[in-house]
Amino acid sequence: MKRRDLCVLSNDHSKQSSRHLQGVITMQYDFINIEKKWQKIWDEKDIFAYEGRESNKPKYYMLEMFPYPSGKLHMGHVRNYSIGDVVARYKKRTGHNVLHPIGWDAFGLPAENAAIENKTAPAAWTYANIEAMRKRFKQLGISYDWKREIATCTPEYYQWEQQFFIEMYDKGMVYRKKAEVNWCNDCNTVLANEQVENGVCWRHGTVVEKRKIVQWYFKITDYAEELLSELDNLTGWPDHVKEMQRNWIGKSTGTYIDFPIDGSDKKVTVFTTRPDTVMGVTFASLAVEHELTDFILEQAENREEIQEFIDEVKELHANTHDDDYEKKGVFTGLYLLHPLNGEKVPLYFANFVLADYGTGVVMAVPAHDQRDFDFAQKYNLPIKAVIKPADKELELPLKEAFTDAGVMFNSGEFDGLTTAKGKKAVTYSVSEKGIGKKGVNFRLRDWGLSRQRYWGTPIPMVYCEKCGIVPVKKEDLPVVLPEDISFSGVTSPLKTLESFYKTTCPTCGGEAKRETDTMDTFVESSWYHIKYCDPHSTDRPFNPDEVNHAMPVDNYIGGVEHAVMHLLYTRYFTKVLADLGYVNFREPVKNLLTQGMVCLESYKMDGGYLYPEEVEQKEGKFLHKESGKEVIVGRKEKMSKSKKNVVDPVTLIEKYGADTARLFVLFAAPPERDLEWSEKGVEGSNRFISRLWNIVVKNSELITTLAAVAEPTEGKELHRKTHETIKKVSEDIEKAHFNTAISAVMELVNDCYRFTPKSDQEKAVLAEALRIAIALINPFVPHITDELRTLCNLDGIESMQPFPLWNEKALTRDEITVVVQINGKLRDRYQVAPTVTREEIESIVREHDYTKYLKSGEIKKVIYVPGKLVNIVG
RNA sequence: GCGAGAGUGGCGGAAUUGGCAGACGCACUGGAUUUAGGAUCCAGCGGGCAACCGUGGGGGUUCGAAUCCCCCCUUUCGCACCA
Repeated sequence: MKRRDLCVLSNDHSKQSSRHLQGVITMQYDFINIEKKWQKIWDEKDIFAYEGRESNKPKYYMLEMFPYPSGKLHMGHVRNYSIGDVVARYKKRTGHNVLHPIGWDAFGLPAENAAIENKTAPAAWTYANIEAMRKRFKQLGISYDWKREIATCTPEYYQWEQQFFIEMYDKGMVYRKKAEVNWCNDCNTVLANEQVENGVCWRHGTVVEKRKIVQWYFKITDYAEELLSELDNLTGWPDHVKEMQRNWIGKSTGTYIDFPIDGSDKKVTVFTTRPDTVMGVTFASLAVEHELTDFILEQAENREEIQEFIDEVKELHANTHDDDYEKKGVFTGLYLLHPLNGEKVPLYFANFVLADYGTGVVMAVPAHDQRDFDFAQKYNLPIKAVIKPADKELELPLKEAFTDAGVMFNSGEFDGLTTAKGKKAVTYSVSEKGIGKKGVNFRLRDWGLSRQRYWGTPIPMVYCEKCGIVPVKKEDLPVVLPEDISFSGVTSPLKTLESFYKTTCPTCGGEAKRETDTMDTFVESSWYHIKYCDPHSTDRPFNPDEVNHAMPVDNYIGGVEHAVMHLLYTRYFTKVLADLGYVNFREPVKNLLTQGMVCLESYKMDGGYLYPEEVEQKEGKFLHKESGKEVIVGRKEKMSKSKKNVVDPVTLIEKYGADTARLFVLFAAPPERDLEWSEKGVEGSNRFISRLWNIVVKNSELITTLAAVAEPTEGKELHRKTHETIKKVSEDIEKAHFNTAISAVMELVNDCYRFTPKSDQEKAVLAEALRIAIALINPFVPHITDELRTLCNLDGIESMQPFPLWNEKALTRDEITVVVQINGKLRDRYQVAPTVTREEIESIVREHDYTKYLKSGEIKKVIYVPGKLVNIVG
């Protein structure tokens, strides 16, 4: 049993084993001190400082999603920030003015929970965590411009958010309403729609309750159209993220049609995406929350039955998150009049009609909508077919709804029109009559941002008995969140802290009460990347010139879990800031990379999870060490505490060094794919670093003294390989193919090992190859490469050197290999001059006897792909 | 159900304007060195004795397909009564 998982090791073990590693593999490679040394130098020389808009270099804004300061670094962080760092360092070395900032998404629930547990103040807890995490980030050697660090929980940050809120309020972009909301009992607060996944809280997995609460809303729906259409221009975003946003926004185009209520001067309006089915309407369905409900109850004969049904549906909506419940309804007692044929259409309450989508009333066409079909069957309502397939008749009676497009029939003047034409014709017809119009509906809802919590940005509003709801005056901002508190209760202390909520009205000066809800933390993360561009302005949110210069973010890296929530909010907020006149761009992120999760298999026994150290492998079986029972090896899943399959990066860094950790997470998988953790793989990465170290140390004299020969006559292959590698690595980093960039450098180093220089020129070629290898791998493993450069007595710091450029001439070959295929199968190869012509190749082909491979015994045709391949057909 | 990805050696993964399948790494095997090896260096490593066969399965286009087209299977993710 040789397997030694990192996570198996306690601290003691890990120290032991690094001693072991230093003593044996890495006698000369003392990563602990080397990494500390260079981190200190980078810090002191401030070499990763962004130069601002005055710089004449092209700007490059490299951003990784900022972390929540939990205090603990996890493997996902290592991956996320290592990816960003390679690009940032590469761009710096290719002559860019790189903005690569970091900060803390510092408001949020965990701080409150910790505070309740430990009876401390959330602020103190948060700042201590930030300290701890900053140390870890520095330990990873990420090239941040630390002077731009921000924490969203400081008034210096959130005051501007309060200012934006007030300006949005003044422009009618924020409003307050009482509505059914998603309530998480673990969060003890409301969640936005985006934060509910399949009926459960995105963070806790607890079932979300429905509650009716007064909340503040951002009118994100005003931007629905732009948020949707602009996706087409985001060519640097992965398609699946754009698709998820499209689905979330959920635009549907259709028609509004008025249906008068029989025997009343009232009417209801329906929204339909299938106006071509309008003549098939046999009833209509109403949401129980509809405004017409009171009117119906007033005059209904079966009032009790209706009330019972309404209660039942409300109960259902509040407590069921399974969408598969039976379609039920009750007759309202009202009839609508069909606007085109005058027929009486019974109006039903139905449990599946959503109050907040469309108009809350649906025209029911049972023949062409499955839900309506089910409903009609249950309540014996007529089913009238009006659309048939283009090429055949419908089989009647229908066994299920025919929902495809087709041709209209049974529809009077519209008969014979296709679905596409019929939609237009019906819409035209109702708008002519003034009883309908074309319209659009979105699935996207307004962003409910109130949180009934303490640790967040106070919403800067005041309630005055005389003047109503009044925004805080801008000159009175910030509304400071009192930090020096500790609490044990569940409710927000703001609600009981008189010194906070008691205030005077900004308008009349009389007694008034502050809003005690705070903002959703997604508000902070919607504009932090903008604040980074000018983090220290105190008289305004930021200098727009700096922001307009640095933005948009050229490359944004983070988890795909934010594809809808954060990335939609931040796009929205950017548009708002543009409309408030703060910035001159409307999309915040040019290129987006969503990185995969870090996964590891888990071990399960008797329904519980086991830590890897509790498991051993014998004869291909996994056994519980203590009991000897067989263990179930789980699927490779995202590392999580609950599955006990977490590897602690700090242990990893202490055992192998930051360079190894970085190299491994970049090498083991392409960034967008899930990464499978492998202790053996880590060792492999560590081995490469040692190999690089050893060969450079061995040849350090040559590297110091021998300048590269531009066009060597000896050692040409290694020279060519060197320049091919520069090209490959440069192109791969640009394409975010970090794993193949690393493998290219590994190849070069392998070639160096195999190369024994026999002349001065060959020595110079080897020296060049090694210098280049150091330079190319530096963005991945910056500490060891900075050390190696110094060790070779070369001037300057490797991390600051211009990235190598390849020499096109060095890539040319004296001889090329042309592959010979016969009927598509590889049979031979020719070594020929690169200038070889088709005629020359054909004559070489005819010099050979390939008859045994030829089906017909003779060459019928020769296909030549210049410089690559010749295929003989015959 | 709808939508978007993915499927390649024992494993992670290369190769995508169609042109040498399996780069690089892990594991494994052999050799060198060593008191020793869980270190290091060198070499081998898809299957098959071979002809040949091989990129989830089946068809197709093509001189040529992992790559393009059609059907199917498996799998991951997102959405899911949105009228």
